[in-house]
Amino acid sequence: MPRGRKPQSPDASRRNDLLRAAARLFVEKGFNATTTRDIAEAVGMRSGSPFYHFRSKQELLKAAIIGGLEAAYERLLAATAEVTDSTDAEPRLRAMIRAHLGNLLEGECPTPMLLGETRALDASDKAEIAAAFDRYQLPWQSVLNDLAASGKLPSAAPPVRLLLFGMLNWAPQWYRAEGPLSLDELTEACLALLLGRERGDEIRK
Amino acid sequence: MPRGRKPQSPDASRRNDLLRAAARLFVEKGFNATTTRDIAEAVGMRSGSPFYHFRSKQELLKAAIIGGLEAAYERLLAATAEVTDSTDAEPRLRAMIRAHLGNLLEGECPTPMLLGETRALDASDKAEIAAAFDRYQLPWQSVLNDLAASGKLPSAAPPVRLLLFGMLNWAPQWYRAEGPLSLDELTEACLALLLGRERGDEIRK
DNA sequence: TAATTAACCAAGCGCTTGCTTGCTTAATTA
DNA sequence: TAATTAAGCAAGCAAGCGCTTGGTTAATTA
Repeated sequence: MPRGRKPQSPDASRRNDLLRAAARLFVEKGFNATTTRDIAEAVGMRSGSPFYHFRSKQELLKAAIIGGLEAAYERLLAATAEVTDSTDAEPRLRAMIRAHLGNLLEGECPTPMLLGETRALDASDKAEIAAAFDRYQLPWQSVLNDLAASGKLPSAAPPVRLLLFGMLNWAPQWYRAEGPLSLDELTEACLALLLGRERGDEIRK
Repeated sequence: MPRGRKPQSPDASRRNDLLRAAARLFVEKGFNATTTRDIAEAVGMRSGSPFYHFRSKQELLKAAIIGGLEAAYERLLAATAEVTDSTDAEPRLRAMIRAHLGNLLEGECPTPMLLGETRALDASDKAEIAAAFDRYQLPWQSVLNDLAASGKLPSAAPPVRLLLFGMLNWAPQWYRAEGPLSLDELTEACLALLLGRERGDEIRK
């Protein structure tokens, strides 16, 4: 257990350790039910040491949410970049849904689940997080617009995007990885519901 | 402020006062962020008095959730009972969605928002609540089955119901009563998304 | 009228919480 | 080699927490 400085300031790895552990615990037990001692213990520190890296527990939450949203955003862009057919918006939406569900349910990045915990933060922090989340929503509105323009979606009004996010973000409440439904199948179920297409057998589980 | 017994045991009104106040505060600030002193003060009691009516804070949460689910269930049934056309499942679904959104967003009964707080309860309490919630879901699965049978819905597999609940239960995260969207319009937007129908102008907000 | 009881209040106990303070150690720099 | 600094530890403080205990009061019952 080296105690001095190892990296002069390369990646601030212990700080990131704290962020990852805090995000995991916050998702698992909620913000208020997670103690700073829990977080410290999760990375092998003593109870007061996290406050060397973060001024307060709230700052830890804020940093975890914003960092997580940025990571999720980049995964989203990476997933759409792999879609070759840019003339059709449907495969792009499929890739985005799949990436989002992956972030939520299998990745290390279930940050949208923490959006409800912003209650614990003050107004300015909330605003900062809302801005980051707005940015995350832009590509979604864009793909919905394309789908509506090509007639595959009856409407791309804002409630559609918000209802879609509801479908997806509520999934952690009920989805179990051990269950009969794979994430690919769930993705297809969402698409079928949105685009009103028949997709019978594969989601009859 | 009478201190003795007033009603011999008619409705246990102070107990209900506590339940209502607790439910409201739990929804507002979350279970852990709500102190038993908050609840006591909300009904004009001193800090220790709620424990005359409830053995623990957890018991308060459990009773609030189960009571709320039962109230929501009866409102759901009452709303469907008013639908005269029983040959078509679509108006029934519309009434259910409207009633559910009313419970969530305008009523005194936003209990589904508390389902996430069951983390704070032990396994047996969780199971009891899950049973009450299962019962709430039965009419939904039934109406979805009818819609699928009449060809209005491509599939009524379980994920469809869960995705629908996600759409609805996520709404408290973003819906504002002061906003441009009425609950009736939101209901139509949900229906349009589910049934894939064109419903252009009215939800373009 | 006397005994009982439902429904509280006043006070506080033991514990946990977020956070602070002062010190220590190992790596870096001069 | 000497000074500096990043990164932590050990200890603990003040506030707040859920909950208990013993008494009090007004309505009910016998």
